[in-house]
Amino acid sequence: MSKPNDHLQELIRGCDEVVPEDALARRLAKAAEAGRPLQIKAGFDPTAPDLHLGHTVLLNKMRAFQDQGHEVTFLIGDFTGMIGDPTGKSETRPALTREQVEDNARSYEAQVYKVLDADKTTVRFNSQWLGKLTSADMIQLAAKHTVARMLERDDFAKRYKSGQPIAIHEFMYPLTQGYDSVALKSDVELGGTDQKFNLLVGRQLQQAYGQAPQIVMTMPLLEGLDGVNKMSKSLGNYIGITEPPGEIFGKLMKISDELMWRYFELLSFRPLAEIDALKAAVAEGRNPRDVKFELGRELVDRFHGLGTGQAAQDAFVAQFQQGGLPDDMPEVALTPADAAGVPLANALKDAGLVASTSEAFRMLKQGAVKLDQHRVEDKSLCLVPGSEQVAQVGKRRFARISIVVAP
RNA sequence: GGAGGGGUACCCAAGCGGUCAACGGGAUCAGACUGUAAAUCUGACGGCUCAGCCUUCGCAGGUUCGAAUCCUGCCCCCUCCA
Repeated sequence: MSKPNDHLQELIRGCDEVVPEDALARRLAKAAEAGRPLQIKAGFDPTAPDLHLGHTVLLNKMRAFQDQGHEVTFLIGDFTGMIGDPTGKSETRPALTREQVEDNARSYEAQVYKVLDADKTTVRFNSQWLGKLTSADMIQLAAKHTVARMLERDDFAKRYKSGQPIAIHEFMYPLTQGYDSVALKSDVELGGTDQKFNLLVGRQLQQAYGQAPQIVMTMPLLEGLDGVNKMSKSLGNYIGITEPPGEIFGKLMKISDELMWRYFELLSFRPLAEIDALKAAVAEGRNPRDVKFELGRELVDRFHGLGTGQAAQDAFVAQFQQGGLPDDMPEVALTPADAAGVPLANALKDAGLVASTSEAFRMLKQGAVKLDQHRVEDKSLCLVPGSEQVAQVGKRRFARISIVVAP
């Protein structure tokens, strides 16, 4: 377990690529010999962060290095952020003010220390050194790289070939990001696979500035809950790290078995050997659901504190396996338009259980609606004034609806 | 600047004067089966005061008893030539 080789295995676990492939072992050995930790760097966008599990893949890797005693720099790319980076195809990003950058940095810290060890993390801003470069410095920096090499980057190559414009300053982004590595004297830079080119530029610049080139480690983009597309907010296939325990646990229960192992590899802190043991157990007949429970507990604990995972699991079992009601649900008080009360379809809509009364009628027709745990199919039903009941649509949508007595 | 192709519901994509709230597939939702897995089966998938009514097929007009389908103008996208 504590053999150097295991340490190395944990560090390259889940990585998409390590460049150069064999350098990490050598660099680790050398550092250990010299009694110094490695400098690990990962850069982040200065825009407002709202992190989901996909983002934590990278953070987990940073954490793995911290756990082995290395020094991690959480670098916020505020320099480019304050200029406004137009790289993303066509939409120009608005420039951020100093104040916004600082707000966002605080927001980052509130979230990332769920994963990172706060005591072992250094947060830095690249404006600190990039802002001090003179025009002459910048030109010198630019002199260290060639246009031909820039055009190796996929999106540059494509745009150049198809006659799409490439602004000169777009070349400055890889250069400045690479210069960050020089400024930090980083041994390892971590990033998503989409960052590979930029990370490699860092290697070249470090060499140009007389430093040993950093090792580049790219992490895959985590698949979302659908198991196909990358996890992203806009696709709605994500689990946000600030979501309530029940949500995180419940969403994890819905993923496929196949995806579960991927999540174990990239999201769990369990040693690989333990995960292999779980796989073996499932192969011999252990219910994969119970293994999924373990994943759920671990992740809920991580984002909500020790013990919350078990509580989430208990609630889940009570609600879905024993058919109970969730502990807390939205409470809605509705005011009827007349003495008859509120028509059920309208009540469901007003309680937010369905998007429209049309949907409510559909759900009723399909037998998806329950009042106080009893299926209701009578669409002309009215909830009478003074009544209170638990309404349910499908398996997951609940609300306690009370009808106000007209004055 | 010239020639052509196209804009249909969340996405892809049929339809080309009535039987179209609009074929089909995907996504999604619900029901059954389960482990809230996968696979499978069934159904739904514009709105509403829901056995009826109202508003949709890029936008605005027009022709017609009747248009997503025909005509006019406008906007946007793509391909080829210069």
